[in-house]
Amino acid sequence: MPTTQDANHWSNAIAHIDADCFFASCELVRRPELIGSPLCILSSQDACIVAKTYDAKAAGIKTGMPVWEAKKLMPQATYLPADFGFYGLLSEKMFSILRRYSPDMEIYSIDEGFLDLGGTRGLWGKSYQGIAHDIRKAVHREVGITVSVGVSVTRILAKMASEYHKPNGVTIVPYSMIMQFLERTSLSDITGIGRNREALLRQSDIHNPVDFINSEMQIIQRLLGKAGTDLWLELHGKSVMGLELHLPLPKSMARTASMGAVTSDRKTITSHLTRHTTRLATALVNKRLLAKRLTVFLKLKESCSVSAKTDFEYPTNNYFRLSHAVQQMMGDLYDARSQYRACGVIAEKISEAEQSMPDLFGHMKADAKQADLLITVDSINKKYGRDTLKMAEAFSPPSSRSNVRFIYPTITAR
DNA sequence: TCTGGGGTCCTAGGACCC
DNA sequence: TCTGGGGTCCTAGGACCC
Repeated sequence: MPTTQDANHWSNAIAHIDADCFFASCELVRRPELIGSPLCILSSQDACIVAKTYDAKAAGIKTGMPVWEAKKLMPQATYLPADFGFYGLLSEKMFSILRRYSPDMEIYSIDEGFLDLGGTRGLWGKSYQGIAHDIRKAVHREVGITVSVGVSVTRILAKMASEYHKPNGVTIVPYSMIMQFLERTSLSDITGIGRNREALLRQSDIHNPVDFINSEMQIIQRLLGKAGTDLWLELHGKSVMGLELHLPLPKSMARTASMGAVTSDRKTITSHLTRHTTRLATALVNKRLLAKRLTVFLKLKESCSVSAKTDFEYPTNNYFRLSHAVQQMMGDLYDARSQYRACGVIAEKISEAEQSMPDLFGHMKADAKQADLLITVDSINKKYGRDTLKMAEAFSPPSSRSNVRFIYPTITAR
């Protein structure tokens, strides 16, 4: 595959670093005895597969697949619940290594990131190929997991390149090799082309990335809008999707889950919502964020949903304020004749707590006090196990050890 | 066999204004 | 009564990603 170092278009290079089956690899770091046998990581309610090793993948297990189906395919595999706290620690370690290779880094997700290598090659006195291998080796040595690295002139090409030699591979696509590279890829390899867009393109006789870039940009614009023209430019080697170098404020934060079985019971639904509201408030407090809007949604059996929203007078992360709004909205939405399968709460219009003006009536002070309460509860739960302390009405997931509850506005202990 | 829980961005269309 | 043109803001929903 293209690995030649050439060309002077090469002054702006973007690297994409992607950990190989990250969650599974993390587990293998602390359970080396499992190395060599297939491993699947389960979602929070042990409902579906969120990650798997390559041998499990080869057996046909896919991310998102229900657990029972995976077990049918591979009864001998090991199935472990996800431990996102642990994965987060290894993730931080990985990014601290990546940052050595460029100050301009974007953390794209827990297991992948971009580096702007423009200008750093001179610094390192190495080819991009050499730098990519250095990164790969350093992460392996210091974190114990393998990553794949792609380097090219745009973000999309770098990401496609890292995917090309997986696992533990390096792929360099200089400007002059873009066409040869794209000839070896398919439409679905393009980040941003999902099932629907692929079908739409095929209807217009665009069947692969080469067809895609050889089409008129106006045609792509008509079919896919701005998303399409951005991809078209990026695949032509023209960088239009820059790196996000500082963490932006989240636009929204959600806590949602299916309820296991379909239910019409108001109390059951309320208990789930209470749990989500607690988790959401805790997340907001921990990240020192406030929300001005709160949305509640109930998903019906027939995969449609109803929702309601509340705008607060001022941004808040006060659990009791949030909870009160949730209760009201629940009252508006709930219909005893309907059957519900999932629910959730979403915080929107998010701002930073530090930057909000303390208001004349001391609301902020009151909010700060209850924030301390949530932080305390959260740290106790981290130390002694999930749901050691929880709101009295809150739903307990099956795996929860909680048997002590607290009544608003107090808290229960185990 | 609809099976998880997060997120983001874009677009069309309605409401409203001059 | 319908006739013009221009603009903004907001929202719901689609599409995609990890």
